[in-house]
Amino acid sequence: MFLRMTPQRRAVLEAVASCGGHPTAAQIYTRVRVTQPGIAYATVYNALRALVEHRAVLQLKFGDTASRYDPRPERHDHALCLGCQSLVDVAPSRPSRRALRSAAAKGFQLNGQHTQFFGLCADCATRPDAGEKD
Amino acid sequence: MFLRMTPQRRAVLEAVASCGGHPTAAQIYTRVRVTQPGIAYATVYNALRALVEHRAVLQLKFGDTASRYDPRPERHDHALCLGCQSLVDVAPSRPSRRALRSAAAKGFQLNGQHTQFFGLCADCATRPDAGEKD
DNA sequence: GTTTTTGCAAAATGTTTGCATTGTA
DNA sequence: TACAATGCAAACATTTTGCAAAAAC
Repeated sequence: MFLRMTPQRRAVLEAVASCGGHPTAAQIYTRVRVTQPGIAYATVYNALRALVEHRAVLQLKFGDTASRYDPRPERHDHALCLGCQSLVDVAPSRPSRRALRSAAAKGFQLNGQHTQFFGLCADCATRPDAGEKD
Repeated sequence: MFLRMTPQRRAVLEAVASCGGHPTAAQIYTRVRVTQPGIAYATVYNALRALVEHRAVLQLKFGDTASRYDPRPERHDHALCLGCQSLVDVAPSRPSRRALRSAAAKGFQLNGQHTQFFGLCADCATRPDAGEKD
């Protein structure tokens, strides 16, 4: 099944890439409206869903409420900054021996993985009080 | 700061453990109502939030919409069955050298991690058509 | 020309909040 | 007693859906 290319979908795809980083649907919507002023919010969501299904973008469901979208569809991991919520791409890992053994022991057939790291990005690590909520 | 112990919170904590697996707030609510018939949905959410903050339970935000709660607060990873959405606990991994290098190269200070695996649980792996959506 | 997508508004989900009342420490 | 938690309903945020009109192949 091919992805029918409409101006809206093209614009959404471009917006995911040009927003920089890992934008939310809301940020993508805002961006897309620059070139597609009449586009509906629902169309952005529909387009994102189609793009995700066709593996043109990645959908990331992190701790925060809204999904974030990633223009790089190839496998990789992510580090979330607890200071500013920014996301940084990280080289992908393969499952550890322990994890493989532990899954195999339960008869679980592993098929893919995604690791989320937490910490402080370069900027927030410099500001010594960032990300400290207690 | 201590966690004020109310019958509701105690019941929610017990429910998370006794539901088995990794229940959603809705499942916990249903369970809690057996012993606390008058409890409000919001109270379950408030209790869960308090318990998560005090690290008595873990909150898991997986691909599916609703958060799931984990009675085992110690660090570990999870494998999601694409056939039946069940979650299996997996021994925790440490960051790979590649990931460490890749994060360090960007000045990111790693602090924690969680890996989600995908695949098929023992039951669904036997049923050969489970988890195949195309 | 047929099928899919758009746009709009409204629904569906999951979660949080305001406020008066109750209960815990 | 003082402060925090409950119960209720209503608000909130995010995402999905139903349907008529428009557009893509």
